[in-house]
Order: sequence, then structure tokens, then C-alpha cells
Amino acid sequence: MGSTPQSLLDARVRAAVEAIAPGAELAGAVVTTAKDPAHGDYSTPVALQLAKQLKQAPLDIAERLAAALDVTGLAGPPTVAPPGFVNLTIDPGWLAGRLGELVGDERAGVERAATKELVVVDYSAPNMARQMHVGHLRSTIIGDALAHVYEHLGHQLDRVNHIGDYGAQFGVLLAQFEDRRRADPGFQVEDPDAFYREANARAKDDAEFFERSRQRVVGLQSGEREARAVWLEFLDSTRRTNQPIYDLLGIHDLEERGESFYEPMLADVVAELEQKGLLVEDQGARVVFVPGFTNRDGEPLPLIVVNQHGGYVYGTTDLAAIRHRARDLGADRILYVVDAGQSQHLEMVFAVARMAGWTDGVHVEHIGFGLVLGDDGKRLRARTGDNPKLAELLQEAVDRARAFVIARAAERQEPVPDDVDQIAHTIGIGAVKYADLSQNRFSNYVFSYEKMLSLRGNTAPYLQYAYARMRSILREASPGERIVLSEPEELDLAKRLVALPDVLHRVTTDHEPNHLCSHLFEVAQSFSRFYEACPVLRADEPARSSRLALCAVSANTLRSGLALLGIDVLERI
RNA sequence: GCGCCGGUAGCUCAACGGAUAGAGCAUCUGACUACGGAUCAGAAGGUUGGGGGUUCGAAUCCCUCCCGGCGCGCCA
Repeated sequence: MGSTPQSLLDARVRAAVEAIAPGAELAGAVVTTAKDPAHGDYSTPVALQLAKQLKQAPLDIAERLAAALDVTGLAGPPTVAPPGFVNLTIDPGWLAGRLGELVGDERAGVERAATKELVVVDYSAPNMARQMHVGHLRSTIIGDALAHVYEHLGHQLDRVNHIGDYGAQFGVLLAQFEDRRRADPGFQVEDPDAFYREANARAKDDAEFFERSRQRVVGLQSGEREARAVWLEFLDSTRRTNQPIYDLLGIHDLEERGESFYEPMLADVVAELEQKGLLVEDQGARVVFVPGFTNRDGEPLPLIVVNQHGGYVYGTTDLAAIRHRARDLGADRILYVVDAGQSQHLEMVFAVARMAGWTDGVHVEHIGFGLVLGDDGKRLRARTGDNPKLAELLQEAVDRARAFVIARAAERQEPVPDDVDQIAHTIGIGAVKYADLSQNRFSNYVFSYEKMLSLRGNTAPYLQYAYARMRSILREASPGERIVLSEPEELDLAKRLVALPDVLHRVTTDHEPNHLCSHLFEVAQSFSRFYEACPVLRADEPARSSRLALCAVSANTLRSGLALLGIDVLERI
């Protein structure tokens, strides 16, 4: 923010309110973007909001506000519209000047935040010894995008991969693995999901086996060598399975800090809860009752910290993690990008952390998201009924993109590009990411290759195509310094190009990346209209260098905006 | 039963308490002797699930009911 019309107008409207009604309190939006061009570009409803407070007619207040409002050099004279709006139209001269500053600005006008925060983003979080599924995909994509946005705004990031590598589930796997190894010394886990099912099915039916598996957990947690060795083997195999997925997604700076990382802190976390009087004994377990949460029968619902067998559970590691992040790392903000199904559990963890006084002054938030559905409207499954393997799902997007590029080359009787693999990868992965991010994260969405790879509409390929077209023009000539905006299409595009910082600010408030997607889509749409209406490269075009500048800023905006979403662009498609 | 999230155009979705609820897809009508037509222009399409309430103003906030999804004590 800082240099956007909205933030500048906001400050000036506040000043004018202070002048005509000192001490008046403003609730809600001060300056909003106008939907109807007849209302200008920005609008303020503050006169309406102040009417009751000041006991005066809204229209009168609006008139006095308009008179007191100094927007010289930034917008045209304010106009008043019933029942009490004050409408503002950005001065094309200001817009041209601002755009001039953005030419060649790699950051597309986004300034760094005044105060630098440490932002912990917890995302991806696959489970050891199980395939990643589409839920992990959403977490990974959304978390990565949010981390990029905060980083771009100058904050310090700690990207944490809280993998599920600890706890009772592993005992079952360990016991089964040892039995299989005993029968066949060369045994290897080929299919992690199948092995997981096999082990859990046995634990369900075989009481002896189940009891043994529980003891294996104790063995592991007490540092028994053999158990530890197998555990490490499982971890390695999980990493080998997941690495290709992270490679495909281009995600490299995620730090693995799984549940086991917090093991050394667990005893102390329990001791501290005990010492603070939060821990109580209930049904053989040691728990914290969290006000406001009830179970099926309407009884108080606890967060279990130590189970009836004396073991730690995931709530324990989650508590250790939040304490570590807030107290030891000094996080200002902790974001949990975890599916919506975990909402109650996380709210309880957050509540206990607050009760323990660990998160005073820390912004802790669950960034929940809905399910990915197949075209049958049910949870996405592979043909086999299993969770689809993510690597295959991503690969199919890439393959479809490649097929399209090849078909298009044939259609145009052109040779297939040398870098067809690179193009297919950028389009295919970009399409998957954008399809996810452009959706409201709260709702479920239907996974459709056809839609995400479509070249029309609000899709990554549309944006990538628009970018390639901008670059194609910019290869021919360089933008000028002096900018003149006269055509409506030029003005419309320019207004959108200067607003990116407002959008990013919003994304750090509501953590909904779909707003950034919409903005980039609107930029691309505005550009296409501009491109149709305003010749750029024509030799006798007087606005040539100015229009080249519009192309340059548009390209920068799309490139850097898509990068924030974790999506690459292509110079040529 | 309780909790959380959703219900907006035929479909997929926007709309940070503001003005005549907007895009895309699909449909229909136009525009290729102009910088990449993978494009653009236009048309049509709505009782914002129902009912109350608060407000100058409600898709948005509150209450209630209906529908869908997810979760709800020792897996994570």
C-alpha cells in the first residue's frame, strides 16, 4: 500500500472528516472501489455513516465533506450523489505519472511493509508411509501462495512441513514391517497405501498384534535402536515418494519439521500445563477442558494431552509446535493451512495455547479449505477407489498440456517447439495451481482438467497467453518514459495496474488467494481490450512509446502476480 | 443432537454493510488486408434456499427453518 489511489484517498477522506467533524468515529469502509463507472473510480459512504452520529442530513454532510476534501493532483473534483455518497475519479495525469514509476519496476509497485514480521506458515504436511492426496495438494498450493505474498511484502518467512511422522499409527506400521521382514529379510514397502491398509486391517482384527504395535510405539519413543532404524527407513521412503511431487510443483524452500521434531519438548509442555493448573485427569487420560467445546452428548470436550496409556497424541505435538513457534521462534503470525475438517481440533489447540499464555500478541489463524471433488461430486478418487496418486494427477495435467501444444503446432503447420516439455510443464502445473487458488478456499471444488486447461476464461493458460503476447510486443520495441492516457481502454488498464498493492494487502487480511487471481484475470482482460482497441507498434502511432509502457507494466504485473501464486510464465507459447 | 463451512444466472464461481447483484463457461449475434483470433464486441440469462428482524441501506449482520458437505474422547 502507500501509493495506491485507494490508500491515498483513504488518508485524505479521513483528514477531511477530521476537519468537518473532529473526533467522529469511522466504522467500516472509508473508500471503496466504484462498481458503476457513473460513480467514478472510488467512492466514500462516510457521510451516510456519520449522519446518525452527527445528527445531520447525510446529503449536507456529503456536501461539506466534498468541500473539505483536498484531492488535488490525485483525483478530479469530488461529486456528491444521493443519498450521500462522495464520488471520486482518478486524475489521468496522476495515473500516468504513477505508471511511469512502475515501468521497469520488477515489484509492480508493491512496497515492503513498514514493520517486518516473522510469519510461520504450516502447510503441506503429508503423513509418513502414506501417499499424499489432493488435500495435501491444496494445503501445499495455498500455503505456498500465502508464504510468497508475505515474503514479497518484506516479511520473514518460516515455511514448516509438519509431516505426520509420530504417534500410534506408526506402531502398527512398525509391527507389521517387522513381521514381514522376519518372513522375508529383503522385504520392502512397494505401495505405502496398501501397506498402511494391510497393517491397520490386522490391528483391527488381531488384539495381540494391536497390543504389540502399541509397545512398538513405546519402543520408538524411548529411543530403542531397532525401532528407530525402521522408522528412519519409513521416513526415507516417504521422502522419496513425495520429492517428485514437490519437484513437479517447484516447491523447494519448505522445511521439514514433523511431529517428531517436537518430541524433546513434549514432557516439558505437559509439565507446564500441569504447573499452570490446566491439566486434569479424566477417564484415565490427562486432558485440558476447553470452554465452549462439547461432545456428542453435550458434555465438555477436552483436548487430550496424554492418553490413558501414558502416550502422547497429536494434540500434544500440536501444542508443542505452537509453543515453539510463538515462544521460542518469536513468531508474530502463525498460519495453519490445514483442511477444514481439522477446524475444531485446531481451535482447541489455539484455545489451550491462549490459556497457557503462549500466544499473547501473536496472530494465530487456521487457513481452512474444502475438499477436492471428482466430476461425480464426491471426494476425488482414482479408478481403483484409492486416493489418486498426486504425482500421476499432476503428470496428467502436464501430458494434456503437451498434447495441446503439439496439436496446435500441427494445426498451424509449425514445428513442435524445442522446449515443448518446459512449456507443457509450466502450463500444466500452472493450470492445476490456478484452478485451486482461484476458488474460494472454504468451499469444495470440482477437479476438472478440461476447465483448468481451457484457454478461455479465468484460467492460468489464459493469463500465460496474455503474458506471452505482451512479451511478444515488447521484444519489438522499448517503452517510453512519458505516458499519456487518453483512450478509455488505456485508462481502464492503468487503473487496474496501480491497484495491485491493495489486493495483496487484502490477501494478507483474509488469506484468500482467489482475490489475487481475480485481479490478475481482470488485468489480463483489460489488457486484451486495450490490445484490440489501441494499436501499439504501428510506426505512425503517436502513443506508441506510452502504450509500450502499458504493455511493460502489464507484463510485470502478471509475471510477479503469478509468481506469488507459485505459477511461472512463458516468453513464448 | 451439537459445531464449523457452503447454498447467488442453465453450469462453475465473484461481490472487503453501500448505489441498477458481477465474471467466466455454455447459448445466440457480430468482428480476422492491424502488433499472436489461444482474441475481442454485443445479446440473453436472477424472488441471492424459505421466513422474520436490525439498518438510511442487507447476498453480506442477527434469529429461525430447509438442503448439502465436513467434523464431534484417547488415529493423525
